[in-house]
Amino acid sequence: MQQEIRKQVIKNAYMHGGKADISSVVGKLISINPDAKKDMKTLMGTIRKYVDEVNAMGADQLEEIVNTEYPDILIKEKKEERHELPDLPGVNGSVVMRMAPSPSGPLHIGHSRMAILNDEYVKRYGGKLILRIEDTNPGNIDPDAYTMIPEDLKWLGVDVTETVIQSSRMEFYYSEAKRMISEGYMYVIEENQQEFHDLKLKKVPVKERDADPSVNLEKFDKMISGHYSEGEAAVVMKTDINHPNPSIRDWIAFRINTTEHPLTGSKYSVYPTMNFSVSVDDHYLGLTHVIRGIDHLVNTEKQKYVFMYNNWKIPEYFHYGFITIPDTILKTTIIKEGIKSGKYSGWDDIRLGTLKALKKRGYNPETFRKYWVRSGMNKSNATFSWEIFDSMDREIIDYNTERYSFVPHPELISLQNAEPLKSHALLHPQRPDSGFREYSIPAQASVYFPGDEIDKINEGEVIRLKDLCVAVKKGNKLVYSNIEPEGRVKIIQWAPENSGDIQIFHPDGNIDKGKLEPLATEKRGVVQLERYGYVNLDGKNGYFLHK
RNA sequence: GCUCCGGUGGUGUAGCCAGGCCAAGCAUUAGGGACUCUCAAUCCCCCGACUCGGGUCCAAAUCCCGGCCGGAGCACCA
Repeated sequence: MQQEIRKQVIKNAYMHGGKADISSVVGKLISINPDAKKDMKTLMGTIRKYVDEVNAMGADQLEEIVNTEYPDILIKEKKEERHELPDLPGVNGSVVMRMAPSPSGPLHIGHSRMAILNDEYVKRYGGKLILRIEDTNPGNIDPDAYTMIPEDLKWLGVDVTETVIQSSRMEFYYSEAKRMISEGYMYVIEENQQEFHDLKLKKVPVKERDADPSVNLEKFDKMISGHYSEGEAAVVMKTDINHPNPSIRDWIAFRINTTEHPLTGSKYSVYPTMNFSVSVDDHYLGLTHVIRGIDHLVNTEKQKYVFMYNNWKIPEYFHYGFITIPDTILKTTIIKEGIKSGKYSGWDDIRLGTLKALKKRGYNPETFRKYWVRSGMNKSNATFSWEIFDSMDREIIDYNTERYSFVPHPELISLQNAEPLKSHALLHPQRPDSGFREYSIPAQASVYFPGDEIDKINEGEVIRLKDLCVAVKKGNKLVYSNIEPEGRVKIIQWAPENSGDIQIFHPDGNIDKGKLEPLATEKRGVVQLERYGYVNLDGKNGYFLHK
């Protein structure tokens, strides 16, 4: 133990400018030998003795001791860290989890967090991932969403085990409601929304709250049969009328909405609220764990009353924090209006933050998984980083992405080469055996060159046309040179004279027009256009992915 | 206004429940270098942080008290 103390003091001093610190050394020693805690006085005394001794040494003496007695201090260890989601508590063999969107439109990048976190755990533990479409507000449904949402999930690599559509379960919700009304947990009100809200604020119960259940049952039957109009009656779940949070005091469980439903038409007009249908479904579908955003934190508290009244086992709940996604259009209403007005071409317009748009730009679906696993499920509010996201995407795609040449703002330049030239360029610099591109350039030919780069080259300056030849600037021109330059010179891409036109659309709305080398004309999918960036090619259009 | 959740390098996070192995780890951006016929990829280097004050303790990013800052909910939307 004395030897270990001495070693740690010397190590600490060596790594911190020759001065050891008692606190740091004691911490290290206790981690090595926790029993030493029992006699702190002695330990402190011993350490202080060695610290004083070592701190009085000169740098030479300290280094001498390290080199002769403790050379392993010099070995630097790099710590590695694996990025995984933490284990879930309360797992009993397998899990049942869910993804529960409202069908107002397709998924966007924010939704992908919930989808992937839930999917990751089902993949880890086994069990079920339930896609539950929560379409109990007929006024806010896009019929196309019923197919767009499963498509988006499939693209993300999320494996849905079972799909449930809430509008197909109304009779079941009604029978659950009747049971809970007759058991005294729910009641029917005839006050309007404002009156009910005001009473709650004052902690005053509605007069029907304690009526005989048979009275409330009768009123519920009248609601279902269409006796009331919108706003004239609603079903309420009893909670605690004196709860410190006013929104938790007796919440609405069913309301009347006579809008036609895209799937059920006008068959129903009494719809459950989210807090009722979610509670009932979570129980009967056997949910074990629920992961969702922090905006649902209060809803979790409300829903627990349903579980408590029915003696149902409560799932484990996790809420992740609010995340701001900068420079990204996500709001469904804004997008819909834009599509209608012609501003956006559709849900996959690359200026949007929908998954369809990000897919069109060429993002790899694995990037989403990697980003959200790395972010985890902590409750902090955060800002999404496109920089980190793009870096992850590059890491995933680069090795398999072929290189081609694109010339933005092209100008034809005459090289004045006396002899024909031949270019030879690899499809991938790290994989030379994966192929190459070659072009023959006849004598006295012209090639396309980026117009805005010419002015950046000085008179007499020598450059390389990448994989083709050396050229020198004379006047306003670039002329072929057969003199190999010394040292490094600028390397700039070009394209042959028979290259075709292409437009490259950027997510900020800018469009670059230029020439794409002929061997890329039939290429589809993500490529790297050298010195320009990664682009998803689609005929005469390309969609800019990232640099 | 009421209720709740947070705050760790520019950004995103690990660590916090169970004080010591953290004079804080990892990633990414910025900056520098190597390699290099790409403004790419890869490798190396560098820079930079526990919201503030107090308490407890040999020892606090971690526990306790108070302030400050940020966010969410308060719909008969989800």
